[in-house]
Amino acid sequence: MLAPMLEAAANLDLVFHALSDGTRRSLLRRLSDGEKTVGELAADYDVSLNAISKHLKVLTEADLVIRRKSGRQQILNLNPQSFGAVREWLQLYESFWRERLDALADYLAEDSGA
Amino acid sequence: MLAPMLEAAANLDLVFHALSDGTRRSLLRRLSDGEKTVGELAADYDVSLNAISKHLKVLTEADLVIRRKSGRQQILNLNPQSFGAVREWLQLYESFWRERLDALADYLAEDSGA
DNA sequence: TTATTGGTCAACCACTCAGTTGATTATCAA
DNA sequence: TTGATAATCAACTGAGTGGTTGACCAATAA
Repeated sequence: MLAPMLEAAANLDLVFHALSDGTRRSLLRRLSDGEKTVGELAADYDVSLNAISKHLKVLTEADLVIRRKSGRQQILNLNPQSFGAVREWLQLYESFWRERLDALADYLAEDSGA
Repeated sequence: MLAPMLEAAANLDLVFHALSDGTRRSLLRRLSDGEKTVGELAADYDVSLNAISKHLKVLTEADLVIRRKSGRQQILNLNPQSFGAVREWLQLYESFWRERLDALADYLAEDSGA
């Protein structure tokens, strides 16, 4: 059942845009090791904390990242759901993708066999 | 084996950026029905042929689309490989994603059972 | 040859983006 | 209270975006 999440397809704009930046993808990677604060994340980068804060805002608005407050700190976590949205979108092309690669593999196998 | 394609990760910037636009995602969908020329694709949209041509350029530079010439026409096709690159990137998060959703499902099942 | 058509290139516009610096808010510690 | 810290907000800059129109090139058709 693909429909439900895809109806929120306006979000795909936000999600893919969020993922189009290497720094933001890197932030997601670090978060996949466990939750972190803004400051902890920013410490690993050359750019200002402000820049990281803005990247995290983009990730949050794309629902790729969830935040909760703890005192004056923001604690960030990956949100598995939005990754699911990308995964679902990609599945639209999964069959196409697999068929063609299989066909290519077959062709190459045949070719090397002959 | 994830390494090979991910080394070409500079491309992920291009790929995700290409996917961040609804018109471009729509173009990919139409191409998944089979190859088409620039003009055929453009006919389905309100914007100028020039705008579509530029969108197709973005998709081509991200390797999501392949072109071949036939007379004065450009014939466009999906390129299954780049979809594979996205898929591989996503698989970095697949386990995380699945674990968390499973945990959530378990929690909800437990909750409704009690 | 001369038109016509398919498509790209070039220049421009309003808008957005990633980054900066500096001010601001909210929480913790003296 | 006062001061330091975590993080966001505000305003700005240079670069890039999606869109336009008009010129241009290549291939078909007259």
